[in-house]
Amino acid sequence: MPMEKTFDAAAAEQRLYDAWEKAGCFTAGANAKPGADTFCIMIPPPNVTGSLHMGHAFNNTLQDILVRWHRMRGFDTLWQPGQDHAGIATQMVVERELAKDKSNPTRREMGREKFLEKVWEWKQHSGGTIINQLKRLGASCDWSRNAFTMSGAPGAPEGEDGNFHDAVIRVFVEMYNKGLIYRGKRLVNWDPHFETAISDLEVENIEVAGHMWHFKYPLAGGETYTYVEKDEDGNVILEEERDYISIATTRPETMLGDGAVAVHPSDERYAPIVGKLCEIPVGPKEHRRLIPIITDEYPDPDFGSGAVKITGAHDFNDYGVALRNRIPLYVLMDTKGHMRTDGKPYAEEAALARAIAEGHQSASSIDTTAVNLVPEKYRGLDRFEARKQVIADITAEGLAVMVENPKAGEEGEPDLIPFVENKPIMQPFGDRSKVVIEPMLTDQWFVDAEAIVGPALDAVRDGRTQILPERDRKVYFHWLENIEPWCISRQLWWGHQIPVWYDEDGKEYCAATEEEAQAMAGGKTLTRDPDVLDTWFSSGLWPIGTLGWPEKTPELEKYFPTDVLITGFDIIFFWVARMMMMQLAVVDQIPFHTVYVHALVRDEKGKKMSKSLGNVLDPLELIDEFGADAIRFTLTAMAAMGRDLKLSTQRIAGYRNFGTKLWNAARFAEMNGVFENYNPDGSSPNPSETVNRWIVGETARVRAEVDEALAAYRFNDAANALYAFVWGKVCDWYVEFSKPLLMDGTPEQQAETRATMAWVIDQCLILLHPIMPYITEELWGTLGKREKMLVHADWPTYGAELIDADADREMNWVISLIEEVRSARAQMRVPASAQVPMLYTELDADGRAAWDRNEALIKRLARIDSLDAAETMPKGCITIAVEGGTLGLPLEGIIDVAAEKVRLEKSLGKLEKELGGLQGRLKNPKFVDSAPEDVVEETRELAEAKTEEADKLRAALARLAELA
RNA sequence: GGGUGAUUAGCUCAGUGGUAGAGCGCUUCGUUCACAUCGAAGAUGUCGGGAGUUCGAAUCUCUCAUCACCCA
Repeated sequence: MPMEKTFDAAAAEQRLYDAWEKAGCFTAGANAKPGADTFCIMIPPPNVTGSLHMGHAFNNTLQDILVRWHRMRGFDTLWQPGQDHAGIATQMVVERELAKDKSNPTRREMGREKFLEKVWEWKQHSGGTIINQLKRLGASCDWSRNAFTMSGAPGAPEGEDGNFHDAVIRVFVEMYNKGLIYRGKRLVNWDPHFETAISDLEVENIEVAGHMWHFKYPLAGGETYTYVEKDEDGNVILEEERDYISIATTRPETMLGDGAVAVHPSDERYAPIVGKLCEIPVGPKEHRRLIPIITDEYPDPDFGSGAVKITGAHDFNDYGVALRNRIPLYVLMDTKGHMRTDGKPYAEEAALARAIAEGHQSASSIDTTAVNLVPEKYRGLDRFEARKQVIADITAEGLAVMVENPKAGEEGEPDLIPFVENKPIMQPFGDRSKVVIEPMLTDQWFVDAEAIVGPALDAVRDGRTQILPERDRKVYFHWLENIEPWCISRQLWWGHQIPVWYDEDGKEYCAATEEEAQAMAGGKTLTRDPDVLDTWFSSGLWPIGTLGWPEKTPELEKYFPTDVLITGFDIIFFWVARMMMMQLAVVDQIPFHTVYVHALVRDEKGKKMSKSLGNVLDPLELIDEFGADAIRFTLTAMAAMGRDLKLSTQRIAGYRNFGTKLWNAARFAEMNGVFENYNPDGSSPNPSETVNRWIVGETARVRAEVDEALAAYRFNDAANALYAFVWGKVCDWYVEFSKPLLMDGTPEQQAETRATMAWVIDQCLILLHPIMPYITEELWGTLGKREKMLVHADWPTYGAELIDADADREMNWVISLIEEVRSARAQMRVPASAQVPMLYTELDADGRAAWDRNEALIKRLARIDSLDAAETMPKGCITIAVEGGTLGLPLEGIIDVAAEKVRLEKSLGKLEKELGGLQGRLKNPKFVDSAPEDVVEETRELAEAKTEEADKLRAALARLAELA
């Protein structure tokens, strides 16, 4: 049965993947040679809630290429797959599922234990989506080892057992005991939607249209001072008596929690009032709070009024100022971002705050964060509603800074209006919840990252771990050198619960189990810390955790440290840096020797793909349309290190066509009996026909190129080298060259050519397999009987010894002759179907020999019917100048002499331009003296060849002129 | 504000000091037995601007411009 004209990816992919899996082709160590080195890649675990997007497709294609390449080379290979439990995302998904049915209890109504049961149910039912999608892509992971960052957690159902929970808890306890983990009240990013702390990496700072309000903070006791403003040259431009200090803010609702007003120590404008008290212009008049005017380096004198209100509990910069200057921290909001309703009446709380401000009460003796300074009228309001009311109240009282109304004079317009600047401000948003993040003072657990960062920095500095592209080292260094304490607690339920218990007195007991904690606590009643650990804390242990640590498993022994990590640039901080720190802190070894950081896949216009823009290309849809191989090849060919990919379907179609081209070359071979009686023994052919010798050498070249490219993680170079070889060499030339031999050759020539072509096509399949696994495996199986599937075929090692320089030279001569003839014919409008005679006036021995050996294929491809010697070229002849010869197509009557003249002049013009450059260099003594010898020699040879060719063209032109 | 990168054919991009390239698109021609998801031929470049180093610069240095991303 003849082969189909195209590869039916949709029909074959599933079948082939199943066959690989069924045969255990992907299991750790499959196809390993005895005593082989190991090669291990850890998949960056996708979220359990995730589904395959282009970034995954790209990332996993690159991993699969490396893995398949090493497996075929006989390494003991493991590609370790798994998923991340994704705390917030998963909890969000399950809560949303529950909410779909109104009769369901909410998470809180359900309670922690019940809810977690629901999460596990969801995980078992829907958590495998991305795994199946990765399989469609062709990812050759060892799925039997699929890992999960929550495996083995209490309450995990059957089938979810494993060591990960133990590993996480053990690391926490060890780090706690070493003092590397501590609990403390710190300002953290708080997500009011999910009511949990999040890390600063989970915050997106987005520029939004905002406002800057300007308010007057009256000086206490009606004091006044002379406010003087000067220009750059020191000339006074404004001088007035003031009884207030002007403050600009983008968040007026936080004024209620101000602890001070700060100015820069060098700011002369406010020097007279530093140390005095001023009044916060909001809240019941009888309880106006007084706060001190202090100096600090933080305020920028040139920004706004130069004076900054300090709200230590609700702003990161202010927090620093407050700590430096012992300014009390007043918390204004609850976990939902509403103004607090707890605590004592405002009058009492304000009195306490006033006592602190006036120095009658020590701030350190009480917990100021418990003091609720929200006046009754604002209590319970949403933070944004509170803002509106605060602004209205201050303005009504006349304490807003006023400016001239541009519309003054118009009907109903006042002369002055409050000074409100419209300006873009950077606002923090939760990357999951999309709500405005609130800096909040809360009790959280932290890793003392600074204490463990050293080894992670050293490992990259001294090259034990290499980051590619190299410039991303800087990103890594910059982040680690400025590392902040890592907040690892989350106020969620889905995750590893923190293994710390408290007794009635609040004393902490950190232990792996409740029994151990209980033993430590004696008979006291313990309650466990309700918080869970940041997901990245557990995924930070991914390399050792997936291999079975803390057990000393054979896999851990064998595959750790792993080899390469392939990941997106966006999680260098999230994950790469943390894995480096954690592995070095826990087992004192680097987790991998190479980190390949890749860029983003964008749409064809260069926009980031996003659901809201609607420009998302779904890899699964693309696989349906073009086949997985085409997607993979496209991503690979575009994977220039460190550059974003702009993906267009047109490009994918092009590489789908490339697959078809390969398919049809194989089909040609099959139709010509190339694979009949084909019994490869693993050796390379040693044919005698020049054409065959030539293609064997070209194959050896591309094999070396591919290996070199992959070894250097230059995936695009590997893909492009293969594309150029398979299409440009094998299909365009070799298949055509083979036709006369296969069809009209002697039995020996036929046999040799069949054997060579079978070998060449096999090499194409082998070399392409890591990038295009499906079509190559299908052809491998279709073309011949095989001992092993292609996925386990031996990767070749042959090299330059297969290159025959004479065959190379000869075939390149033949190719250029054919190209010259074709070009001349096309330009002179010789009908493509016309068989024409050819003459030569000179042809050296090499040329003569080349012609003789390749006559049949030259005639066929250039559509020539004879070659004869001539004394001179006849009238009306197209001249073909090649190395070592002048040939011509006598076409009197068919061609136009004038057109031939134009054609020759054009070629000559091009040649002369090139010659000008070459000879200019050669005439320059400095070039000859200082350039490397081989460069000079090369230039000289090139100049000679070009001169020779130009002479031939000139001679031809002269003849044309005589005739005319 | 700090950092990083980009600027090469109409488009998307390779190209680490020695003859400016690929794919797509475009034009013309072509159904001869692998392939029209094809073949043949062709056109298109002040390599962002300027200066410098060098025998020689798309490539190294400086500078300017524009754009992008990351961090504050």
